[in-house]
Amino acid sequence: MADHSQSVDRITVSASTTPKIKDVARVAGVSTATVSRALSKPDSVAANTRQVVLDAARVTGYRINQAARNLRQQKSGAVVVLVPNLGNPFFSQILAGIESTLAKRGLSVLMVDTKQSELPSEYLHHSRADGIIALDGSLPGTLLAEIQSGIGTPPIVFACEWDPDDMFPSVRVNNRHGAALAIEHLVELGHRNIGYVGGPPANVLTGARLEGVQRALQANNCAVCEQWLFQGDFSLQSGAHVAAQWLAMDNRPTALFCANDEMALGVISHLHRSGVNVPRDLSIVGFDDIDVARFFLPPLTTIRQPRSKLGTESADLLMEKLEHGLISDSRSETVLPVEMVVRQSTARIAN
Amino acid sequence: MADHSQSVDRITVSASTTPKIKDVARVAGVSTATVSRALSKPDSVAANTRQVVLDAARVTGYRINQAARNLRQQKSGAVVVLVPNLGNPFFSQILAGIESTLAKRGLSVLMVDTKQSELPSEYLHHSRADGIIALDGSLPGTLLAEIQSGIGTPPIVFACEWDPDDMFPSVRVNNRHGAALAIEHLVELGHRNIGYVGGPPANVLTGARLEGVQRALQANNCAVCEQWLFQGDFSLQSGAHVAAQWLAMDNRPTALFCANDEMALGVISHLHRSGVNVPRDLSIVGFDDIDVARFFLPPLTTIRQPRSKLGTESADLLMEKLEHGLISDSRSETVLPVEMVVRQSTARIAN
DNA sequence: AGCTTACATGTAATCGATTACAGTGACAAT
DNA sequence: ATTGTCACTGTAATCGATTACATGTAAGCT
Repeated sequence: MADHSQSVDRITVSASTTPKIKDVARVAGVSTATVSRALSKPDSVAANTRQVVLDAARVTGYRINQAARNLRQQKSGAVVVLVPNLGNPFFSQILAGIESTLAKRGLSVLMVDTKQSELPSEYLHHSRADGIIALDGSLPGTLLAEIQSGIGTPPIVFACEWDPDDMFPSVRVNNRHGAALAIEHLVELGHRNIGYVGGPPANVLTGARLEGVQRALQANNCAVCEQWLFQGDFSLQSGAHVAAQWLAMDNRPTALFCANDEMALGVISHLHRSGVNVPRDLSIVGFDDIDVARFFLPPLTTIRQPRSKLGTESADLLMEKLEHGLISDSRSETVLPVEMVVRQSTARIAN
Repeated sequence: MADHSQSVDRITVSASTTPKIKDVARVAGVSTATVSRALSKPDSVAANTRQVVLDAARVTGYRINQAARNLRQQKSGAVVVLVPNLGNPFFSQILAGIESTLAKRGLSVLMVDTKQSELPSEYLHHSRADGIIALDGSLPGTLLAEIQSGIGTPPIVFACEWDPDDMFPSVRVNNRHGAALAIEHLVELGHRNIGYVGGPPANVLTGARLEGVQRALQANNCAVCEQWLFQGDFSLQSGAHVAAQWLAMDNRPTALFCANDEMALGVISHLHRSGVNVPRDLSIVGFDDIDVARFFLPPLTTIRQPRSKLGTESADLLMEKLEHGLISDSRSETVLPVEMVVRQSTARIAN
């Protein structure tokens, strides 16, 4: 009887369907429970059994069915990353940091573009994601409220940006300090008429950096001229647009601090075509230190943000939450240092 | 009896656990089958029943358990995207294109960095991914063999790059043609000593573009000088490194075609610091037309690649495969057009 | 020997949806 | 009145793993 069923099994195993744990069990001559244990908790089975199972898994070409595991274990093995704009290269290093950290722990990365896709609210279920990393500080309030209610919703961690009410754990840099460094650098070079090019007004980074600018200007007894507060959208184009505005002004600032590098490059580029030389005629400081900054002409003076680290740290923070259920207070708002990188887009003020 | 169980139900529903389809069924007073149908095939239930179910789903705050659905339906609702280097901004537009297209169809995007993560072979199972989009032409042969065997493995589509044997469907640009355009442009400007800066030698793009270069040079009776074939790695740094080599040469080419924009910018940047002016002393053509190309100083002459379209088309191609099981021959190798963008990093040869 | 303990393994329940199949009632055709 | 059809809905099997619990067995101890 046993022999007969075995010969039948041989045939079953070689069928064209993908092998299940049952097939492995049959080939190994053990129960499915043992196979499961041998594969996921190797120490809990005898050494020789383990070997037999591993061999059986190999010959059958067994691969686990994630959906079944996920259903049983009530988790998804995935983390959703909410990116404001996937097309924006600024995020790529952060994403790389997140991916590498999560991959090490066997978690996969679900990428969602919050500007393109309508409602990522389907992702707010433990069967979809074990956790969320948001690079977008402008998520719909309803979404955040739902996450906070915390029933069945995965925990969230912000990276780079943060939520308006600042209620969730986050990893970011000291934006005010970075902005202040930029202003102080310009003041040291003799500038007193300093403008600021922000991103979208609603953006938290725009605001935080503006605060830093205003404080530093006041601390140095510089005027804070409303007219010199430009509005961009973090794009190269918007930088060029600001440059055009600057050209059209009567009383121009002698230096500009841009809330990101791309806008800074846009400004320089546009001005150059109009015969205005940076840094001779205008000093420019950026923010981020993207790759191209040090290769630009002139190389860009900027505030360096550790992008890769923002990614790895936020992923680590989320892992802590996932594994320990809680995040230690000391880490729940991680602030990474920025660094002033002086290059050649800033110069001592003329005459 | 029925009354009693109902009052118990009220309590059950308000318990802290996340609501299941069973809870919705109870509240709506129908079976779970009807709830399932009302939610996913609305036409198959009576209008009023549907309404009752929808209301019940709303009040209970029901959200579907994807793992359960995936297990039953034998699919994952996700597509894996294999990126050679997530940190490389070149891919961001392509990724955005992929994401937006897939999101429209309700598919989610699993991002994997093939350089960082060891074995994405766990992803080769229908329970993990319904399909694969590879931006990396250098995947391990074993992996490709497995995908081709096609038992239980999701279908794959290449974008931008392609596999060495070119056996899988792909979306790409006409790289040889693009390279030829670059060379012809330089020849028209009077250049006859033209160099080529490639990426990693094993890369398919490096090879394809080199072919285009060689053919075009021959067609124009230009020497193909071994010494003028530089090797980079697609990074800004490697471009700078090539510039240093160029500076050290005895017989320099008067123009360089770089296999991507970043290397081109690296070359220009490094040369500028050494007092060599582009385009006066050397003409440079790039490839890709990344965002910063037109803002660089000088603005970069380059071959534009429709990056976003590469993403959307490859996603569409995969969807066709997923929905129809096959890909029409006409699409299985989609070639998108490139476009010559003449800016100011190229000039008529001196004297 | 008899008893306890620890370890290895098997049996069967379980996760939460989908869906094949069966059943019901209304209505039209005969 | 009988039968067939159609539109809905319910019952229960199913997807493929994990794991609580039961069982068996050998070693250790008195």
